[in-house]
Amino acid sequence: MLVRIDQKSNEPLYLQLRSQIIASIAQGDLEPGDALPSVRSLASDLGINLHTVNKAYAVLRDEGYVVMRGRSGAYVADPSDHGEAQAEAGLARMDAAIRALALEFRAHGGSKEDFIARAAAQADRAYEEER
Amino acid sequence: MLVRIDQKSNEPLYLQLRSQIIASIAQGDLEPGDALPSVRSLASDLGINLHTVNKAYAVLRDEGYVVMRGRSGAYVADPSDHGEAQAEAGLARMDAAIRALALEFRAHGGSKEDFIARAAAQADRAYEEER
DNA sequence: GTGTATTTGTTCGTATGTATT
DNA sequence: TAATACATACGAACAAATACA
Repeated sequence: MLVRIDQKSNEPLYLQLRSQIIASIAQGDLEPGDALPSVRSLASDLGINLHTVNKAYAVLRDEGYVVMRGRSGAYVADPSDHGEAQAEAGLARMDAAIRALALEFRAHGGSKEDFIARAAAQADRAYEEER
Repeated sequence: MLVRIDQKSNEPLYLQLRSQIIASIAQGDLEPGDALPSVRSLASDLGINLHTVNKAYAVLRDEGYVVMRGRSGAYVADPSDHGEAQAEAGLARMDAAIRALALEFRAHGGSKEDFIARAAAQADRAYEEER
């Protein structure tokens, strides 16, 4: 699993880790059923504390991306297993985030068409297979 | 200026305030040159501490949305006055945020077309005049 | 089977920074 | 400025599980 974190970023480490794992799932680098590394091994690889990895796993579990099987470890969840309420909450959260970004873009003087084009361009990048 | 904040949200108050002021600028409720309320009056209106409002204003100043004129108060900046480097940094930040959202959407099993449609729908809402 | 060593996630405590009053 | 509450990140120790001679 390809993960790199920036110690001197303002974004919390566990959220960086969360985003990277979600990206790995999105791009097919991690598939449903795959086992995630143990918190200790991943923490060691990244040079961070095991609690930070554990917290990232916990939020991914809360969001339905992974399932924890006790000491057996964490596994990538099947998208069809994402709870209904969970999925809706996630979509609502994403909608709000996109709308906030669009408002920022407009406040900067950008046009609606430019924003949509920009979003489409980033979607293209997000939906590439590998890099 | 129409601003409402949610005391029991997990999002920090000063960031909520920042988003709402950006939204007001985006929707034309606040225009370049307009004076923002004093930190004291706005804090009083919202029932929060003046330091919290002051922090929101400071962030908006750092991002180029408003200019502070000492004791005269805070004023909405002209978009054309946004520094070049500042504007580019903002766009880069927004691109990264949109790409991260697209990756989340993909990890949930959503298609690229659906994501773009969703982004366009939120852009429509962000570019409405008033509500 | 038994005993030991290793690996695992969890619990508790601590230090530091941030948000808010 | 000072005080508070909370969030973030780390370290040490624990108990269940696994591996293996």
